Amino acid sequence: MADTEIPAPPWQRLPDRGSRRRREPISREAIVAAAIKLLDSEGLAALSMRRLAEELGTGAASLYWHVGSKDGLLDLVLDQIIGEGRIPDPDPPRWQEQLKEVAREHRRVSLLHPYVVRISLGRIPMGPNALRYSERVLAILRAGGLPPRLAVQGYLLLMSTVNGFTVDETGVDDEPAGDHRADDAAGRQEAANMARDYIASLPAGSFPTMTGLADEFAFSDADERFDLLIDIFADGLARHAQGGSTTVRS
Amino acid sequence: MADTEIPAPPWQRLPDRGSRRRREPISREAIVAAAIKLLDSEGLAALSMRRLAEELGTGAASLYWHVGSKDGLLDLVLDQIIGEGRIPDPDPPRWQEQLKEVAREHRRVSLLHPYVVRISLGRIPMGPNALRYSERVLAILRAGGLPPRLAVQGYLLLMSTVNGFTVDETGVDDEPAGDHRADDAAGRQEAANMARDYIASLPAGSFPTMTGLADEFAFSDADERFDLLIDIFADGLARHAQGGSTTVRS
DNA sequence: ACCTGAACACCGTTCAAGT
DNA sequence: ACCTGAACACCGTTCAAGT
Repeated sequence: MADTEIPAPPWQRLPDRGSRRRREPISREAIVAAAIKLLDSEGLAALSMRRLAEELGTGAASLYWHVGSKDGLLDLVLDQIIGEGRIPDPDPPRWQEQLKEVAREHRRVSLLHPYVVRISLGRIPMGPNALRYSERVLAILRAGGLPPRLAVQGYLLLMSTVNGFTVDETGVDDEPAGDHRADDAAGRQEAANMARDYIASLPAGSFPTMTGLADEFAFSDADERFDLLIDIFADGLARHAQGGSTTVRS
Repeated sequence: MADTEIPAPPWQRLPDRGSRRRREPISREAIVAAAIKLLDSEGLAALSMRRLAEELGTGAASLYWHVGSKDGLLDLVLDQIIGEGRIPDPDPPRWQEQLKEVAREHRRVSLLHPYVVRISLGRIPMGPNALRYSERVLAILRAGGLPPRLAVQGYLLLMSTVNGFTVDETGVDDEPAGDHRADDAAGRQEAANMARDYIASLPAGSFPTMTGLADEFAFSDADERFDLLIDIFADGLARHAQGGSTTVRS
């Protein structure tokens, strides 16, 4: 949590100021906490500097002294949420299973804060929590025997792959996280049904494959699809690790 | 190109109007073309309804009659660009290689219009070009022998995986596409070098793995990483297709 | 059937001025 | 060292009114 011993990377969009203790109203920490609270409850579109300031009982201009810009604030928000992820200690023979655990944990946190994937797009997370996170994931891959380059590339690819998945999963709705899983699942199923009906209604002459597969588009179990994804990824990476980049016979 | 025979999906954010032929100033097609031109030359941030209208010699309000909303416009832009992708006819024994070709082509188009990945986030592409695209990709997977569900799931996962990769690749800079590949590559390498130096400077006691891998972070050949990704993905999917979801021995 | 100007309700950020 | 009000230069969208 304490970012005292790690110097900020040179490209961080933050003003660096000395101390920051103060009585109550605002501090960098309080601003980040309020931003996350607002994001969790009202979604990404609700976060504006003006609205956030209002929530804190100040004017928008006051925030700029602490966080530099909205972009700088989002850097801090992202790092804070990355800090929620729990990564196990390396257990070498189980490295593939642990890699899947990392992926599942990443997805879990992303679904808890559905806006976070979109914040992370185009941002290279290099805050203190992100660094600790990377350290622990890379330790698992190295312990599993992956050579240096493959460990780093595999790590980067795992993150982008999981993000690519969750961005679709959280994509359409900009609503807050909420415990209304039922609503969400129902709405998702309804959308899938609409897609199926629409696909089924296409002219079969031009869309023979699609119309034949229409029913499969109604089946949209994200959990199952995610399991498939990390199976594919972990298997593929492990095969690569043993030099087996051979094409599987068909 | 002609979207006449395919009815629009019910959730499309567009006003449906009768004919649209007119002399010159604006039409749906002209608006979309102007939007893509603006996006290509000045990037996603430059596209506003007001700015686009100015480019077309009208006021912003005039655009709304044709495209309904900015969101509707982005739907059209996305479908137009998806239409640029070329998908080969199925060649069953080569399905894995063809799958990789699809991935490479998708990435190629995405890099040609670096903003398009971010437009596609949270959007389920269901325009006429997207449908034709899906039809052709799914035909390849079915011809390769994948069962219906695995074909659909594999297709969806491939798209999200490639998008996850390219969103990182195009992420930080919101600049236009441009032929200044050299600049881009140079800037990218410089950023990678900064990351390496920063990582190398971390306390080795807390970051033993990261500091040891610092040099690998400077190596950021996106092409090589992408090839690794689609190898992993295609291999993993093929193994799954033959029921081989077994964990690779370590 | 199409286009328009003007307005509504917002944005992020800056900056001189305060304490 | 921190906070403020007011301003600058923007947004997407609506709507009554025009032709």
